Amino acid sequence: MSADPELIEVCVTLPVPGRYHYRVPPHLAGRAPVGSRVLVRFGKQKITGVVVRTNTPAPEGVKPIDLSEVLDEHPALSPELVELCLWIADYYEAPPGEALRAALPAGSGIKSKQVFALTDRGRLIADGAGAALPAKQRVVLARLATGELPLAGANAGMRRILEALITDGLAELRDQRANARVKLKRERVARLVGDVAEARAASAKSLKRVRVIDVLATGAVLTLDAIEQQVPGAKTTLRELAKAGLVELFERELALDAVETGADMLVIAPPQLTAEQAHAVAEITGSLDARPGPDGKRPFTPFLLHGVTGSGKTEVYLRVIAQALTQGKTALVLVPEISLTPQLAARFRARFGDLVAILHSGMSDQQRLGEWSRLRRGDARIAVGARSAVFAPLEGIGVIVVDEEHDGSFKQDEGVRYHARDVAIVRAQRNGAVCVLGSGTPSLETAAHAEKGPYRLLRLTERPMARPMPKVEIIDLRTYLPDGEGMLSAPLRAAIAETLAAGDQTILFLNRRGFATFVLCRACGHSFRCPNCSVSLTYHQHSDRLRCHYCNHLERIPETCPKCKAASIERKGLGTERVAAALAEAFPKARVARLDRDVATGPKIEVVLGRVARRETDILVGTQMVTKGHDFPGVTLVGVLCADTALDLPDFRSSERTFQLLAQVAGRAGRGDRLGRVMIQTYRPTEPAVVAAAAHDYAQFFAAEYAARQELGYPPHGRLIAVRIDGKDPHEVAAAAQQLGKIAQATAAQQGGVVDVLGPAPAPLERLRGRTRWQILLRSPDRHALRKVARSLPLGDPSKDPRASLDVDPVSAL
DNA sequence: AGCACGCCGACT
DNA sequence: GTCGGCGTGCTC
Repeated sequence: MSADPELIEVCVTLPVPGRYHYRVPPHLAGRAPVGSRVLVRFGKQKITGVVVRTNTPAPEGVKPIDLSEVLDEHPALSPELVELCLWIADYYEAPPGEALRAALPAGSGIKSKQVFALTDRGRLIADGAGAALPAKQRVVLARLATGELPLAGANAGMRRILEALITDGLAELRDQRANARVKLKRERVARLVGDVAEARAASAKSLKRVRVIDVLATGAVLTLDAIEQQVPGAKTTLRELAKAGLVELFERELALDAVETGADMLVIAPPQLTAEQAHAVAEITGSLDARPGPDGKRPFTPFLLHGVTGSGKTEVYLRVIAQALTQGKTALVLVPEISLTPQLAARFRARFGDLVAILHSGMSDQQRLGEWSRLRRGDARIAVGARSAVFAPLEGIGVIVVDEEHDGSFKQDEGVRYHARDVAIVRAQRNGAVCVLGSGTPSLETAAHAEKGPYRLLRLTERPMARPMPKVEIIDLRTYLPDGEGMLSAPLRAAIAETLAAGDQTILFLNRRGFATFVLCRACGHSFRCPNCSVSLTYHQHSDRLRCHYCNHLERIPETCPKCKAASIERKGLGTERVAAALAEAFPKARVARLDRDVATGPKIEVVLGRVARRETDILVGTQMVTKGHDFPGVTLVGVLCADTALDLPDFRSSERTFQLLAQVAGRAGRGDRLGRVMIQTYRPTEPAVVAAAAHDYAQFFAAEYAARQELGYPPHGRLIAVRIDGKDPHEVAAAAQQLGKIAQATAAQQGGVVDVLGPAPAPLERLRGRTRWQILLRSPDRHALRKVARSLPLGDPSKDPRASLDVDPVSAL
């Protein structure tokens, strides 16, 4: 029998690469299993860490110390999630503690720092100025009397004096909690212990006891408050019953009903499935039932459910999840943040009630923690949420759904740069769960896997109400010159007029990005750009100011051009504001509304859309947000004012984005009983993304784009790791980037030329929020060689300026 | 992240 | 001579 203390491995929630060993002191023995949060002394401070291994020997030369506290009654993370986080840390080149922190519910970290404080004796002496102390010590003592002094806030000279005070027993260094943890409220609950009849018999002489037992007769766990409401005075009675051993009283974390969904008002009967839906459900549930093969493993084949918005993907998810639940399994559903609407939540709640937990970034820490706890306890068995919900604390996962899998918002773009869709696939595989990726416009990577294996493709081609796809016309702006500021070509103008005459509605889409309203000098062409972000400033009519849409910089417009001094500054360009003004002029009787981030934030969006739904608006002009998730039967014309803007973004995915955007827009029209009409204005009418979107032909787009990517070695043919360098000083950033570029070139050469090093080059948005950004793109079909090159780079401290970091599988180059 | 250690400029 | 700047490296 060994008396050696238990040793554990801990990852601290700091950007440090390693794992650290600690001893479990005897009084905590067995209370720090894998996944527990622990408070450990790390250098001079105490910080939260997560136990990732138990009973591991410490490496040579390491002297483990005792951990300070165990923070969880039950481990915060399951061993499965711990392993998943370690995989993420490895794959995305992130510190393990950071990956683990991403999986922990918000606000759960604890930190402490060391502070100098007065001892009791010190306070006495400080109060009565009596003691014969050296002047300096007296000053410092007086300072401490006003409050604690952080260790970090004391300079060397000060410290020497403080040390003298400590030696004299007047001051001490003590730990101070730096932040409070979000805690769940607890509630007192009761449950019947044995058989109802027995309990009732044993309490027959007290009417009150019997009534209380009747309330608990279903075996449910009820709060004392709830029982008290039904039986006044029940709390005392319950205590007696507990003493008699008939009732169990305990505390549990308060289950917060986090999201008001209005589910009660919206009871949806499961609709009849179309043949395609039924086939998809059968295929997927068949895979759910699959038994492990002879090697003990189950075949893992993700499904691509390819169907446009409105083709009934959600119903397929619901059926598959229902099936998983009957097998005692749980389910995880990831959706883009923007799709996580109350309507979607309501749809799940209507089908599965309280078994659904919603995880949304718009919720308070309390609410999220409440939903998180319901999942961990098993009270909720379906997690629906955005990106970070991929870490939902579910046991026994049967299905993982990623809806709109192509959506860029699944990629975390700071900190641990994980891609929730890819993590979801890994999590599904590790749990033997079925993985369903849904999209109407799949990412090229996913489509390639479906086309060439190993994914299985399931198509939903019919629109549920058998509505035909709208007719799409491409308008060549080289032929039909638009009027200057309104961007309305003659055909579009005519179409709007016809639509108005028919009493129908129009939506006009303007890709704001890269085509904002701007102010320029007619004489010399000088345009105004943001001093911080190097993007054109946007003109705001109502305030007559220029604003940067990245950093919010605001400036006045000068009378004369700062470059040529001519008094010929002209307000010109394209914004929803300008288009709306042009429309008002062209169609004075039409009711025109705008929808973009300037006019509408949060609830105001719903107000604007509500008016459209009630047909109080004839023409809606808007940015991105008009393209998603709304269904207006009165809208029969959708116009894209300039398709080229998305194409011109300097990014290898710009074609894919353009297609997705246009396809989505094209799906907006004709969702009512009439045939819709879509007009796409463009200067490049032969661009494959535009042509294919107009033809509603994903296959055509895929073929063209797949070939184009192949030629250049971009995903899915090659893999990418971006090295991002940013800092305040443009020269230093450029120099650091060049330096890293050289090293990357050298290691790439050692790898035998399988890794391409692109750049270093300034990022397309070279200045953003006052920082200069450069990047190097590493590209290779050989994942291991790629990693090797990336790992060879001395990135240094993330807190340094300039700093450099890796982005594995980058989604955007902007 | 902190904090210590360590090596170069302006001050009691 | 010392105080104090922040560059580099470590924390079980």
